[in-house]
Order: sequence, then structure tokens, then C-alpha cells
Amino acid sequence: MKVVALVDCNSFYASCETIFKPYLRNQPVVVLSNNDGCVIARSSLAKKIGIKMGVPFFQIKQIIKKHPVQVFSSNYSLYGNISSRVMGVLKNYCDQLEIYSVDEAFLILNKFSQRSFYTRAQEIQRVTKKWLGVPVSIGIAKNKTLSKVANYLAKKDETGHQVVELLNQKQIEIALKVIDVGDIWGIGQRINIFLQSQGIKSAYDLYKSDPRWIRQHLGVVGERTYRELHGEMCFPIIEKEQAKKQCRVSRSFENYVCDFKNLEKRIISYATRASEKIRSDKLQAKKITVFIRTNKFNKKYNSYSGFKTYDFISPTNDLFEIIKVAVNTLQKIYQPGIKYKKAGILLSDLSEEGIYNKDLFFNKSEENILKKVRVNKVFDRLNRRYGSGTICIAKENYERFYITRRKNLSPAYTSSFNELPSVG
DNA sequence: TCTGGGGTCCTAGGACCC
DNA sequence: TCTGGGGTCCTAGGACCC
Repeated sequence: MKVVALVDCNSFYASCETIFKPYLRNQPVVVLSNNDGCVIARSSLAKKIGIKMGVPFFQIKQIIKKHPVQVFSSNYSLYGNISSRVMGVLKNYCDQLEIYSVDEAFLILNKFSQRSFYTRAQEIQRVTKKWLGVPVSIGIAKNKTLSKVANYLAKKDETGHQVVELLNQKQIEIALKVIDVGDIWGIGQRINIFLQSQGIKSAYDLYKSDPRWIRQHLGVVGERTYRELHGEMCFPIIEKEQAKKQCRVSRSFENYVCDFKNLEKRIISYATRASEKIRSDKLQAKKITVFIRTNKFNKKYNSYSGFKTYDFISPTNDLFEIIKVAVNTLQKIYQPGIKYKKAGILLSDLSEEGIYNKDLFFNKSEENILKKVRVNKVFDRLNRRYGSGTICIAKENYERFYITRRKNLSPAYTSSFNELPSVG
């Protein structure tokens, strides 16, 4: 039997914002999504005064008037940097580490240590807090699903240790009785509604269900969750980072956009960003999808969602080819007279770069391909060195449309020399 | 007035082949 | 006029996650 610990950073983005501003520790802090659209992280004080996850920013303006809430635009380079420091610490405390998301990791703990799992978890907590200023909660159990359950309980224990261990049957059953079925990892909104309608309310109800019924109604995915609740390990720990299968860049607009030229600029910008991303991962794409859509929340206007996928003749990560195809595809789905609110591109069927099909229709020599690769390399190097957007495609008009409204952005304390914090 | 972005996996059904 | 059955591959859409 393996022992899995789930380490989850508390209110991660909000915690990152307070690291360099200790005076914020006793104030509610929220972090907003792109475009300062909705709340995507809240400190525990912000939760206490009733700010809910995912609510649009404009809906909490009343609360902000009454309380001294500190509001931040999201600063992903800061969070990414802090995240890798946290993961670096965690590595020292386990046999295997799976970085599950920016603020979460699964650890396989060594069973033959002299010290208890609980003691070691507490040490992890102490160290991440002291070295990095990041508080974490830890759940310990026999597999990922149960460690998620344990972690869920640990998070609730705000005044206590925020470490919960669920290793024996009795502990597990008690825990499942106090958790809603919808709070289990893998049970989303739709399945929750279905289960509720069947009288399955708590995690324990699901645990006690007939496995054949589960298989029939929830498929293999549900079956795996069920088995994990019973202590089996169905989701392995994946240490090595897997190659990405798709890469998406999309944005909502600050205002409505109708005209083609404006959409075109944005699509070129997203295509540029997406191709940069796959080149930096040394990948190439076989397919590209372009999509544009109206505001899904606004019922006053007709809704429209246009998307089209195109297959490259040969997989590519070449900036110019991707942009050309993206613009052509946009022309096919664009309809005039519509108020667009969001657009994006998706590069999919990604594979390792460097394998080309022979092009049947155009005589692309090896020489030509190499020339393109070199041009892309120069493009990437310049933008890395002198900042994104230093060099771009003329039609993009020197604007990077994927950078949106960020009124309350904090400095890049840890990733830019110009913005290092000063002590004075 | 203002409502994020980027991923994964599974499945049903169509296309195609023998 | 009669019009099989079974396998594989691909894709769109649905569900989930953070």
C-alpha cells in the first residue's frame, strides 16, 4: 500500500500577493481573473465577509465599499514563480512528486521513515510557511481521491493544524458521512444533480451504493472514483510531465467587437502567442481551430458561436503559416453585424517538432524549412530578451491583445530585476 | 455597464473497410 | 427485389479539473 499526501496551498494567488506585503495579512484579499472579470482567489478573511468564488467583480462592489478589501489583478508570472519554489521544497519530502496544478501536488510518502506521516506533514507546512510565506493544507490517505477528501477536511480546520490523515476504515467512513457527494473529486455539477435526484446526498451514500449501478450510470470514470473511495488506487501518480496535447489561447474582450479588421488583429495576436508556446515546448500542431462568439450572458442580442478546424498539410509550429491559416479560417466563420465578445485559437494534435510530411503540391525544399525555423528562432529570442511584443506581425499593429485589463496588477517581484522589492 | 482561461479524458455515432 | 455483420478509426461533444 502506498501513502499519498495531497499538499494544497491555501488561497494560493491571494497568499502570493501577501508575501511581499505583510501588512495585508489581516485584511481580506481577492484576486481577479483576466480583464478583472471575476474573483478567482480569496484569502480566508475575504471568504468570511461573504465573497464567493467565481462571482463577477461588479457584484461585490457593495461589499468592498463596506470592508477594506485589497483587490489584485492576476499576476501569473508571480504565481508561477512562487509555485515552482513550493514544488522545489516538496521534492525533499517524498519518494515521488506529481505537480498536479499551480498550487497542488500529490506526494508518495516513504512508509519506512522513523517519523509518522502526520509529523512529516507538519514539517512540510512549517517549512513552506517559513521559507516562502505560503500556508498549505495537507491530506494523507491511500490514494488521490481519499487524499482529496482528507485535504478538504484539513482546509476547513482553519484554527487547527490543517493536516488530516485518513488511513483506517473507520476514519474514512466518518469523514465520508460529513462530506457532500458533490464535493468529491471527480463529481462535478451535472453528476451531482443526477445523484441528488437518486437520493445520493453524502459521499457516504455513494460509497454505500451498488458498484454495478455506479458502472451503469456513471461509466468507467465514476467507477474509478467509487473504487478509490473504497481504498483501491485507480489514478496513478504521474511524476514526469506529460507532453501537451493541445494549446489554447483565448480572451474575452473588454468591449464588444464587430468589425473584421479588429477581430483579425486579435486572432493574429492569439495565434502568435499559441505558436510561441508550442515552439517553446518543442511541439508542432496538426490542427488549428479558430472560434469567435457572442456574450453568453447577454440574452438581449442573438447568440452566435462560430468555429472551424483546419488540418495543416504537414504539422507545423511556424508563426507565419499558423497566422495565415488562422486568418483564412476566421474569414470563413466571420459574420458581419454581430457583437463579438470572445475569440480564440486552439492548436491540437500536438507532436514532437521536426517531423515533416513531404508536401505534394508545393515544392518545399529542406532549405526552405530550415530558413523558416531560423526566422522563428530569431523572433522568439527577441521577444524573450526584450519583452513580449518587441517584434510582431505588422497586421497585429504592435498591440498584444492577449494582455487585457489589469488595473490592480502587483509588481513581478520575483521574475523581473526591475521590480525587485526593496527594503528601506 | 461590467461575468476567465486552459487543460484532460471518455463516449456515442459516423465513416470506412472487408 | 432482396440490402450483413463486425471491426477500426476519427471526431464532436460532454463531463470533469484547477
